Amino acid sequence: MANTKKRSECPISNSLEAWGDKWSLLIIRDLMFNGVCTYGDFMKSPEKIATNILASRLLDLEENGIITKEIHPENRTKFLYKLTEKGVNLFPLIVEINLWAEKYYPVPEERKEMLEEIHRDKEAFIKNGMAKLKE
Amino acid sequence: MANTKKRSECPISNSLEAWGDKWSLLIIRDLMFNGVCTYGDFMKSPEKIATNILASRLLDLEENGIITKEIHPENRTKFLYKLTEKGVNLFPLIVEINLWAEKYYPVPEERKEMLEEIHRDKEAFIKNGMAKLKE
DNA sequence: TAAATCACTTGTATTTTGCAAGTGATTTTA
DNA sequence: TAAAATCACTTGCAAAATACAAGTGATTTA
Repeated sequence: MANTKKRSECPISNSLEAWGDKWSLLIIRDLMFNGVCTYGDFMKSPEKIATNILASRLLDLEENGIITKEIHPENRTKFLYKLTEKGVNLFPLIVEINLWAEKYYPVPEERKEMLEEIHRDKEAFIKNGMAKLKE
Repeated sequence: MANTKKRSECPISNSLEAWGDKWSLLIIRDLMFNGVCTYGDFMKSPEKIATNILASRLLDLEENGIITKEIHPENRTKFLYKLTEKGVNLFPLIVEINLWAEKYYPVPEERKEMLEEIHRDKEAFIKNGMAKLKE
């Protein structure tokens, strides 16, 4: 994925080359909404990503400037993955996915409050959410 | 892709099962912005999708209720693919992809006007764009 | 009636994914 | 201080998905 050359000049196509596969977007979701930021935590997500795929996707996302990897301040055997600004800028997109999904799939209990908040004031939710991630 | 079972209850994961692969989103892009609606037209897109993959993705999207297939009114050898309401509702999402991409990739000449329009009044652009597609 | 158009399908090689079992660096436990 | 545990991966292999090239069969135009 990381070494695929541009298929076209289309902005959508180029974006999809960077993060447009299932696993990448689930990793981004975990970083954005679930406070997940270590390899072991990603592995615990319910979708059960394979270890080699996770390693490969983390590397791709890092090479594409969407996440960074640094040593965990509390445990030198762990690494801390974080969204870059480029990654955080995907926030509005992920919000739209949630809004679309709300129409066609049951909303799990733990996401209901978030969706209510979005409906109350989408702009504010996005602004605050992104600000928090950029801290 | 069509026959994959739910990996989890997550709205994002479920959405990605329906349209979250590169080719599906490029097909949706063509239907939304490029006035492309026949098999032969999809084949002409610059990303060069393979014929069997195109056939398989069109079927998946149809099974997922995102597009419909009908006989072309002017030529009975052709079929006309259209976005359903469910498909049209992906419009805001695709707009966000364009906005993100604008930050990180060069914008092709033919997309510049659209982006200007979005920046002038995003809500209006989305509302009008969706209304046109639902006609 | 023959050639062209259109939307696919089929066959096969290549690539990617998924699964299970390591590995090696640190870190805690005995 | 040696042994076990934790953590982030890598490796090997089978299965699935993709890419490419070459059909096929139903209309439709010449």
